[in-house]
Amino acid sequence: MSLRYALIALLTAGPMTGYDISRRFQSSVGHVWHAPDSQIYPELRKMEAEGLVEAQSVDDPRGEKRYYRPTSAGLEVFRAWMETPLKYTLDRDPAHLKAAYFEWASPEAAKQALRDHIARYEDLREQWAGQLTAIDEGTSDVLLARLADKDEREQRRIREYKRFAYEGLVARADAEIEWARYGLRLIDELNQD
Amino acid sequence: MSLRYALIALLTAGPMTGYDISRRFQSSVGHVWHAPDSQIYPELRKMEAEGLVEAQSVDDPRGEKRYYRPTSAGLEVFRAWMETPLKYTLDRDPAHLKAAYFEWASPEAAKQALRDHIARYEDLREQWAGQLTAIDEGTSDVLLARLADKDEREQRRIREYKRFAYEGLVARADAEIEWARYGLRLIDELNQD
DNA sequence: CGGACCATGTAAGCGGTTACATGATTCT
DNA sequence: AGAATCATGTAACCGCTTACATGGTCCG
Repeated sequence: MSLRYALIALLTAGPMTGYDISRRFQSSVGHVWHAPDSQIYPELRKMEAEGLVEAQSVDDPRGEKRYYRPTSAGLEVFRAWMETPLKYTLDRDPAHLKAAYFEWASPEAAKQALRDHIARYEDLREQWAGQLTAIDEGTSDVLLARLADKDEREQRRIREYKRFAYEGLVARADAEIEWARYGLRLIDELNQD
Repeated sequence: MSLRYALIALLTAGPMTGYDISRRFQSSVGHVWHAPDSQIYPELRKMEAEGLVEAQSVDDPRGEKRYYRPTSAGLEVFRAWMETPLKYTLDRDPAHLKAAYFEWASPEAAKQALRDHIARYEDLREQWAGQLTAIDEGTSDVLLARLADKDEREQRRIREYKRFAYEGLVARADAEIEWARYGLRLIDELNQD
C-alpha cells in the first residue's frame, strides 16, 4: 500500500503526468520505489476518485495529458503516513535462500549466482551513487523543483534526507557485493581437491 | 514462485507435515523464507498433484497427519532451480522511501521510524546470529538430520553454505542498524536551534 | 519511412495477506 | 477448567506482474 504514498511524495515536487511519473519510477525515484505504467495510471485515477490528487487535463497533439497534483487531503494522508510506524513484512529472500542450499548446485552454478548478485548490486550501486552526485551537484530537476521557494535551512534538510536515504542504499549494495565476493572464495575453497 | 523451492529445500532434510513446516517457517528457515499456514497447506497439495512431493498419511489421535517428502521429480526441479539464474525484482523499500522524505515528518516521528528500524534489525540480527550458533554447536535438529549419512567433506560444505547465508544476513542487519543510528544523529543535527 | 518516444490505459492471473473455521490433545 | 499446542485447511481480497491495446509525434 505504499505505492500511493510514493506517488504523492513525487507529486509534492510539482504537477506531473502519469507518463512523467512512470519515467521517474524507472530512473531517479525508481531506485527506491518502482511501479509499471499498468499500476500507475489506474492508481492515479483511484486516488483522484478518493480526492487525494486532482488532475488538470491539457490538450496535447499527442493525446490528452493529465497533470496531477496532490490535494490538501492528499498531503494530509501523506503526512499521516509519515507519522505512522511502518509495518515490516516478513523475510523472503531468494538469493540467501539459494545460498543456504548451494550444496544442491554445481559449484559453477553457485558461483554464477554470486556473480549475478555482484553484477546486480554493482549496477544498483552505480545508480544510487549517481543519485548522490545528482543531489550534490544539483542536476536533478525534480530536486531543484522541490527546493525552489524554500529557505536555506529547509533546503539543507531536504537535501540531507535524500542523501541519507541513498547513502543507506549504497552501503547496502557494498555489503551485498562484499558478501558475494566472500562466497566466491568460499566455494573455491570448499570444492578444491 | 520461490515458495515451492523453499518447501522442497526444507523437505530434503526429511519427511515433515505441513504443521512442522509451518513451525520451521516461523523459526529457523523462517528467517530466510516465511509463509503462513494458509499458503503452505494448499501449496503442498498442489505440489502433490504435480508429482513434486508425495504424502504419507498417518492416523494420529489429533487428526490425520500427512508426512510429505520430495519425489525424484521434485528433487529434479529443485536442482534445476538451483542451476537457474534468479530474476531479481525491482526495488520497493518503504523504509528508505520514507527516509528520503523525512522533511515531511516531524523530527520526533522520523526518529521513531529509525528507532523502529533499529529494533526490527536488532531482533532479526539476534535470530540470524542464533542460527549461526545453532549451526556451530549442532543444536539444530533439521541440520543434524541433513548431515546424517553424509561424508565429512559434504558435511562441511553443507555447514559452510548455511553459515555463509546467515553471515550475510547478520552483516545486512548490522548495516541497517548503523545506517539508522547515523540517521538519528543527523536528525538531531538538522533540527537543533 | 521506420523506429524511438510521448501518452494512456485494459485484462488476466498469481503470489501473498488476513481472517475465519474446526476439532482433538496436552499442559498448567 | 481453560489455555496452549497439534493439525489441516477455506475464502476474500489486494498489490503486483505480464501481456496486450491504441494512436499520435519527433527525429534521423
